[in-house]
Amino acid sequence: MIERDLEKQLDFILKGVEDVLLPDELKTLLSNSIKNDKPLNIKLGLDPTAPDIHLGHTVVLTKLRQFQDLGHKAILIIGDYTARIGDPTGRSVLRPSLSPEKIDENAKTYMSQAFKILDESKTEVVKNSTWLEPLKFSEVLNITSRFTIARMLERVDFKKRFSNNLPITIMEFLYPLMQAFDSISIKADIELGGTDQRFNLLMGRELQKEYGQKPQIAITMPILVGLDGVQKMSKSLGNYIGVNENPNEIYGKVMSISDNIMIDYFNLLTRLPKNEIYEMQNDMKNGSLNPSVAKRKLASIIVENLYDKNAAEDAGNNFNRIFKDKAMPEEINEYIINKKNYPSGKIKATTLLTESNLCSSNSDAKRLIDQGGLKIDNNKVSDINLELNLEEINSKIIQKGRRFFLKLVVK
RNA sequence: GGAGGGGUGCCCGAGUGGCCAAAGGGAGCAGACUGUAAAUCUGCCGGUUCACGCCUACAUAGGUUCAAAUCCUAUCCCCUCCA
Repeated sequence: MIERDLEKQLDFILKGVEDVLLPDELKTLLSNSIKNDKPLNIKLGLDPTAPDIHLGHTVVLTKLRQFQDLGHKAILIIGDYTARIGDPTGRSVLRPSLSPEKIDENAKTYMSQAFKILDESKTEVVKNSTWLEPLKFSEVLNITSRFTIARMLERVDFKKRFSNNLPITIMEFLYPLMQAFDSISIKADIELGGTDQRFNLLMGRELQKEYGQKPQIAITMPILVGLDGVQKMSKSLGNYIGVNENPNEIYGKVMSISDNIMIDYFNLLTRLPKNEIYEMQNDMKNGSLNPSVAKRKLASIIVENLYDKNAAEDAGNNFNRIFKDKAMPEEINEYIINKKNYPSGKIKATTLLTESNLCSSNSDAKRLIDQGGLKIDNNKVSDINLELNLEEINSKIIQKGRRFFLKLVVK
C-alpha cells in the first residue's frame, strides 16, 4: 500500500511546502515506515469557525490528500472543542466564541467540502472534544506545568498584544496546548498546517516529548495568493475561488489568474509530480509551451479535483466556445419578462439591462451600449434609446460583454 | 484621567473655503489585441438627463458664509503617546 520509493515520496511530500521541521527526521521516519510497511499518522486539525471554504483552504487539504495517495493515514481532527476558544493566531483581539450548535453546523458543511479534496474512505475523522472534554483538571495542570509564560510570549501574536497592553486571556494561552494535546491523543507522526500554524505545530512536538512520544514532524504550507495575484486569497477581499462554485465559474476564474502565479497554483493545488511542473515552467520560459495551454490544464485539473473529469471537460469546452469561438455557452440562464408590467408591449433596452441585473443602473446600461458592449442575438446594439418589442425578443439572447448571457422569456 | 492624530467614493489614499462628483492607485465594467476571464493598450467608473442641468455624497447633527470635504460647536467611532 505504501509507496516503496523513498525519493518519490519525498518528491511529492516536499512539493510546494513552505517549511519542514525537521527534514532529516522526516527522512528517517519515512524510510522506517517503508521498511516496516507501516503508514504514518498525518494530522490535520480544522476549526469549523467558518462554514465555507475556498481554494486557499484546500492547499493543506491537497497536501494531506497527497499523503493519502502515498499510502499514509490521514487523520482529520475537527476542532469542535478548540473552536469554542478560537485560535488566537493572527488575531489582535479575542475571538468571539461560537455556540456548540453553530460549530456543529459549520463542521458539517466544512466536511462535505473537504471531502471534495480528500479521499473520504481513507480518512479518519475525529472530534477533539472526544478527549478534551473529559480531561481532568489535574491533567490540565500537568500539561500547563510544562510550559512557561516566556515560552508562550515568544509567539508574535501574543507578544504584540502583550506589549500593546491588549488583553490575552489565560484561555487563549491554553489554545496551543490543546492543539498539542490533540497530537498526543492520535499519536501524530506528521502535522500539517499553514505557515501561521508554525508555533502551534511546534507546541505539539514539545508536548509529545514530555509525554514520551516521538515528536511529530511539522510541515507548513504557504499562503495561496488570490486572483489578483498579490494578496492572499480570502473571502473578504473577494479574490477567491469557492469550492462550491460551479465548474464553469471555477474554470474561468482560474483562467483569469496572472500567468506568473500559475506555477504556484500547480504546486499547491494539484498533485502533479514536481518534475512535470518544473518542465512546464521551463517550456513556458523558452517559448515551446503557450501559457494559455498550461493554464487550461491547471483549470481543468482543479475542476476535476472538485468535481469530476466530465465536468472539467465540459467547462473547458464552454470556455472555448465563449472565448475562442466567441460563441454562446450551452446553458444560458433565462430571464423572464412579465408582459403585464409593460402594457405598451415595449421595453427599453436600458430598462431591460437594469431590471435583469446585468447593469447596476440606467447610466451603467447606457455606458455599456455606448461602449458597444451589448448584443441581442449577436447583433450589436448601438442606440441608447432602443425600444424592444416584447413579441420580437421572446427567446432571444442578450449578451453583455463577452461573459454574460441571458435568454429572454416573455410571459 | 491627560496630550495629540484621524474618520473622504467598493477598497487604499490626496485634497484644508469657490477651479471638487472630489487627484492618484487598486478593484470592477467595456473595447482592441491574444490559442488566456493572463499581460499590454484605450475608454468608462454616484444617480438622473439626448444634452445644459438637477439631485445625492467627503463619520453624524447643527451652525458661520454669497459659497464648506475644507471654518465653528456638539456627538459617535478609531489610532498613538503619557498615567
